[in-house]
Amino acid sequence: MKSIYGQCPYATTQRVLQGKWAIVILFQLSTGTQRFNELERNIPDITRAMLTRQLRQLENDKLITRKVYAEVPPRVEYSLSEMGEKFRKVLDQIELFGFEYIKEIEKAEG
Amino acid sequence: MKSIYGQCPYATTQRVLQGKWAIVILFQLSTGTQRFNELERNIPDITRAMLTRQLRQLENDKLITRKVYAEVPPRVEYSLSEMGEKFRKVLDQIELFGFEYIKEIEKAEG
DNA sequence: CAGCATCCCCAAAGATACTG
DNA sequence: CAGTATCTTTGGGGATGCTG
Repeated sequence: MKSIYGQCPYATTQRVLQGKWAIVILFQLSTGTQRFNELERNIPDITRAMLTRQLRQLENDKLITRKVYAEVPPRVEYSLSEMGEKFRKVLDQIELFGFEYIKEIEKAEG
Repeated sequence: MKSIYGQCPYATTQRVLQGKWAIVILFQLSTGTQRFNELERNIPDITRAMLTRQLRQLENDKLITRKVYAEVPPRVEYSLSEMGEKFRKVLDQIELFGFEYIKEIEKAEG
């Protein structure tokens, strides 16, 4: 069966970046492995339910890896998958662009 | 008044990339100025209404420029703004990532 | 040619409460 | 600690028809 993702790299990337927090989460994990609560603390304004859903989505899209440790209390670690690692260069450019954008917009808005 | 965009370059970029076609449209315009109908033809599956809305959104976010010529029949040209030009490097990395992603996913899916 | 106006619908996101 | 479950709300996006 043929892939559902199409052959356009732009449409494909747009699809996996859906969701209000995808890029932010990928950035967080690009700084290193994090546990659920760490992510929750590091991403202000995200709710627990949203964080869970977004993590599941990124996991399904093969961008992140979820590792569960059989301990009490439970420990679950999230990190970039091999595919997620390939996204680092995009993140780098997004960061540069984002800062430029913020600078210009704030200048324009006074 | 303070900017509504926050100071996180990742959240900011995520916001301006909202919408199903933002990245694709930015790519199209990165190849050169295009008229409305050209964009419509070059982006299969997008509806006229959606194209209009997405173009307005990108214009409001200062990523593209809309130029209207006082002619009959009407001519409207869209192109990357100065800010949109700064997005080219992101697009380049998105393209590389997208191709990698498609290649890997298709391999995995058989 | 290049739109806009409208209606409608559903998926995404928010809020809240509960749990192995 | 790391989630689920459920309900509600929002608004993005599809479809259609009209127009300067």
